[in-house]
Amino acid sequence: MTELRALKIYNTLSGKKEEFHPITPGYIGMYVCGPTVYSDVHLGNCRTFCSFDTIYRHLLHSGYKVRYVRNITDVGHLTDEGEDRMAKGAKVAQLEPMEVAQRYTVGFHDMMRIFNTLPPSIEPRATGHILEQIEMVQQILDRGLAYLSNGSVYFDVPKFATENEGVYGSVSGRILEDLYTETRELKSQEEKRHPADFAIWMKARPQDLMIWNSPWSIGFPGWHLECSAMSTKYLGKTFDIHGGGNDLKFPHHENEVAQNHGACGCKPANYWVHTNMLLLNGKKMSKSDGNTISPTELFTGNSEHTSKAYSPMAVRFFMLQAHYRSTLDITDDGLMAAEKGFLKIMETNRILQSLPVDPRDFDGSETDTDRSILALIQDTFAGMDDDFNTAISIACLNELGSYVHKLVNQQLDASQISPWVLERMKTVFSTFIFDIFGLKDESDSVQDSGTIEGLMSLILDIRGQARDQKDWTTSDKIRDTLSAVGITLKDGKDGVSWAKL
RNA sequence: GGUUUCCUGGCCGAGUGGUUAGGCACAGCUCUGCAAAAGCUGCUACAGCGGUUCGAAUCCGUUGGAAACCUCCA
Repeated sequence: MTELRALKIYNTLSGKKEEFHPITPGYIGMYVCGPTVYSDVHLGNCRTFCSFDTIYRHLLHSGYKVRYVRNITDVGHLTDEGEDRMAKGAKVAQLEPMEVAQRYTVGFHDMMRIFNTLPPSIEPRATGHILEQIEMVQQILDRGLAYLSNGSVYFDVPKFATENEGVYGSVSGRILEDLYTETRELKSQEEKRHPADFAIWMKARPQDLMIWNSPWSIGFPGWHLECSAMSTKYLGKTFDIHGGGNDLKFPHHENEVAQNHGACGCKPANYWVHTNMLLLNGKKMSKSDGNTISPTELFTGNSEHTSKAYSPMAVRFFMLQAHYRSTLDITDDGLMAAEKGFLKIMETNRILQSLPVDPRDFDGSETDTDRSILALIQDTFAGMDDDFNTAISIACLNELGSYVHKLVNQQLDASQISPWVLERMKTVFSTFIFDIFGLKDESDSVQDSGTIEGLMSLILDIRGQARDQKDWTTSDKIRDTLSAVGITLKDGKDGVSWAKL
């Protein structure tokens, strides 16, 4: 195993960046709350999962063996009307609940693939773990931290808070006393002893479709329970990292901690990582209030919010330019700038990878330029090691890129960069762009196409002849026409190159 | 109402008690048949007001503005 660098992670529990120490050296268990599959994913969901994908990739690249668990919520999520979301979707579409879940699960996976995220190690479904959840309810009951009320089982928050001082509220910072002031009328309020209590098993009503038998009633598990049960099953009672969007801090994550404590007597995760929201028009993007833009609308340009289409990787790069803990406001200008930045860094990488490396003279001696480059490389890693600061690492790559361009333009003598340093630059560049940031070269499919390569070489040959004869009319016509179909020509010192934008 | 966070140059966005973030845009120059690309240079900011400090955009207080959570949400 490679030597592990020091890694800092911002832990919601402490409100600080902490040095990361896994429970088992070299191994990491990470659980991330996945989507509820009752409609198409929106961009906000994508940002969270792209953020955790980058985190996952960086942990992997740092040499850890990571078990990354991300669930699919396909039951138990209540709407405002107290109706199960799967069942609601089903009634509208005249489909079986599991058919709805299946359809949107497939859609979700497609989108994750488009964003080039790595699949998690395990992707458990809530409906596949009903037994585990019933078992956990029983454990909590056995410890006297839940009570039965009219066939439903409620978690006794005040009792738990009293017996485990400082635990309830450790994620969200919420104080139990504040929860008394809640005035909201809930359907099942009268069944609860305290407003902060929450259902871990719900007795079914006649309209509920997704129901299971249990020792207490025919019903279904509470929403918060699935994550507790599945994280325990696959990662153990206490694991390393628990992640999710920061809108899940309360009540979801707070209650999750309570349930795990209630069932096992210990905390579920050492580090809680929360990603911030994607904003549209300065407001949180949200399905329920309609303030959304779908990934597809973005990719096709078919949206009132954008002036053009943006490729998936341009969007991913846009996200990478901001820190995962900051809100990110999606704007046309921002996307446009990101798109250009993305194309430029990919182009820089292509140039860098094509630079010849002198195979001799790998003696390890350093020039001043070498030292500057090596320091930059170190900063690039340091950025990601400091709470996954993608923005810093990108800035460093851009600075490294400047050396590449100077070299190509012969503003920097090739002898100033030792072969082994150039080799290292190549590795670092592609490692970050492809392996850690999860970007891919979207022009690859075009560049690699033999047909187009052949055509282009013919066209450039003809244009070259025209230029030799100073026939600028023909030369410019070719360039302009190609430009119109999205191919840009560059007349460099060493011949003509082209790129599809 | 309660809890928390944020306010950076034309735009997007990092960051730290004293030193250039980076990208995009813009202007000039170099290169070029002209462009493009690339390089160089310029534009150099930290909401307002107080305080702590030798020194604060960075710490504290306060005013103003925004957001998130408190209810399903990534």
